[in-house]
Amino acid sequence: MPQHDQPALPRRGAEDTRARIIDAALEALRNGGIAGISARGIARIGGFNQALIFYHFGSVEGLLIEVARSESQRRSSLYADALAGVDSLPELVAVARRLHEEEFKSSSVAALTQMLAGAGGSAEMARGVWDALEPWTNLVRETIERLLAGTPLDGVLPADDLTSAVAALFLGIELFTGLNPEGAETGLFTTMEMVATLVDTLLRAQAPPS
Amino acid sequence: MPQHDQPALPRRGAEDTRARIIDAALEALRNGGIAGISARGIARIGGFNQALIFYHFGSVEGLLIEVARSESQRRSSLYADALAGVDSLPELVAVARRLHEEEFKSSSVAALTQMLAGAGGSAEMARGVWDALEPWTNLVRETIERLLAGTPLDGVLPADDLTSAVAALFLGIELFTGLNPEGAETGLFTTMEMVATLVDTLLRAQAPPS
DNA sequence: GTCTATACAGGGATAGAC
DNA sequence: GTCTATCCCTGTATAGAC
Repeated sequence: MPQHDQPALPRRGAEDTRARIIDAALEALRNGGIAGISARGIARIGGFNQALIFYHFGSVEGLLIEVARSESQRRSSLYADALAGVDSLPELVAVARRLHEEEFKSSSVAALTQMLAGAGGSAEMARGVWDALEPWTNLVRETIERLLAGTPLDGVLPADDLTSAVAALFLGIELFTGLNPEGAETGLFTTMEMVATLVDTLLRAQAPPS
Repeated sequence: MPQHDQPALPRRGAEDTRARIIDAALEALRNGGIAGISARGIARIGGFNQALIFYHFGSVEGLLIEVARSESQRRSSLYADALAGVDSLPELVAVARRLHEEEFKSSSVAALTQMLAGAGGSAEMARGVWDALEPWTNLVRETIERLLAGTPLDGVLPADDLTSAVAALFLGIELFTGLNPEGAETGLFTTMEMVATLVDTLLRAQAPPS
């Protein structure tokens, strides 16, 4: 019965191919940005046939939405552990710095900003990227709610808006540092840590634990 | 001597045409984003011939860099007046809100973020957009330096990094609100105003004017 | 300085063989 | 599920008339 799979060899199932295509699209996004994206270019990078993209995802745009979803899941599980232990504002900034450095090295947030920019041209893609982003923003919101919980600001400052602000800042930094390769983004986080510590100290001084 | 210009009729000099092309490119950026940009599309919008783009700007990319430069100048003079009177953190946020609303209505920051994203795919464009952004970031830096001047934080917090953070936040907000049309960005600024007021109060309480 | 015409390349998408 | 071949459209860029 030779119809059994051969686990020793790299089997190429459908799911496997989908994953390869998504990886290649991500790489294409990193290299040439959303403006230069194309089915043929992605296929070239991944070493597979161009028609596969349409078979598996319907269109290039459909593929990109899948990329957004996949990346969001990966990012969520990566951030979930890191953010779980965060219990103060300075800690949040420190974690943000570490995540930024990791993700910057892998250009993965750069790919995300490219998709956000691409969403500007297509309503369907805007919805797709927005949905894909949800698990990640939820994670940020939970963390912020936890930080607020112990302070007199709880109930005063809406966690939703703070979440938007933090997410926007994080993405904006990526947009900026992507523009200027020699940009000293390390200084930025150092300064933000100082600000966070300052605010933290002032808040605690103002409202000691009752 | 009929070689004189006729000021009554809408004269179409070279500068005038350049301006029309730049306007059309901006509109194209707003409508379809950087991913959908093309010489033909821009020409369609502006109602002129496609070849003019290459005659005046050499390439579509060259045109976009000019667009960035032109927009930066416009934005600088717009912001210069608004920021001149800013003397406190809450005021800064209030001005930011007003500018955001104005620019959001005209989708002009959206066009900028599109170009920032486009810069990810081209080193030349990255440099062009970066240079074009300078007058604007300088303006933000001056304002921040002015705000720091009266406080004990002067010399402690680097104005450069705070400038980057403010600029990144502003652009990131645009990237986000562009994604979610019904997004309540008004709440975001209200919350940021509360935070600004809070920080402002704490700082003044901590270090009264000597 | 602006237009028409055109070359040429590249991309999206599908049909049909395997 | 993957490949080859192909259609047709769109885009960049230039030549040359006006």
